[in-house]
Amino acid sequence: MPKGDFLGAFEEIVLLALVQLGDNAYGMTIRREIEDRSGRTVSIGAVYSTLDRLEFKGLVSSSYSSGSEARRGRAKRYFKLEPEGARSLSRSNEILANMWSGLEPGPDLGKS
Amino acid sequence: MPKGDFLGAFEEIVLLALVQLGDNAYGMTIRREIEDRSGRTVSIGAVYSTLDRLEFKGLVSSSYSSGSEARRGRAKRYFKLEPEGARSLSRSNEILANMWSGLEPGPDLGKS
DNA sequence: CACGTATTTCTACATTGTAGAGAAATGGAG
DNA sequence: CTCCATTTCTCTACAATGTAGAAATACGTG
Repeated sequence: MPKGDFLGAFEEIVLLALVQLGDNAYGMTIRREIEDRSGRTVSIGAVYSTLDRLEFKGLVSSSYSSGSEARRGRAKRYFKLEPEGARSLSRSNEILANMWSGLEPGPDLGKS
Repeated sequence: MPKGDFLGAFEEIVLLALVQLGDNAYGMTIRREIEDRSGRTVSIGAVYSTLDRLEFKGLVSSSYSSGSEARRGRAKRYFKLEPEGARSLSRSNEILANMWSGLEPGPDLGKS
């Protein structure tokens, strides 16, 4: 059996937020997307260190906005899902599905 | 927004293996269940330390087999999902569903 | 050039993930 | 009773991921 590293729980969430945002994915929007969908607060630092690690592992890539955006503030750093990242997501999803297989997701688990 | 700690990726997997096994869930079978369903190897140490932590957090409970089992070896330590654990699982599942919402799980993600 | 604003970077620490060697408990053999 | 094979659990140690927040950076405006 392969070693096949899982994604961490938060890594998966960040990756998915990124996909949802399409080409408007950068630190701030990713943070907000996660907060909206998960219903919990997330610090900006948590988001970036996770993104950095994902980039290091080749699951995402990033580039700074070059275009002429007439606005204040520092340049945005856009993130993009790499093929390897998409594979990780599918695999993760599949494993979870296998683990859940045959169970009801409701609050009535563990009825032996 | 609440702080609402997520389950770790492996914690969730262990919890689910436990549910799948019903009342035959102890270290060795849990390990095997995970290997079978996830397709990767898992060390026995990984399983136990995760179970210990889950027990400490009140998501599972454990007890040693008392019954008269005519067999060799040390007593088995059975694990059981606690209500709190079931809640964690549901919540985890729900968050993931929210994050995936609207996306195709296939290998054709990130097509912006 | 001083200022407010939007966003990122950096640092530090807590929690979770992971492995494997070794200890413990128990029935069977002699 | 003592030794042995077997089964399962315990312990220790370290790597990877999760998490927060303060500080730094860059830009347009007045």
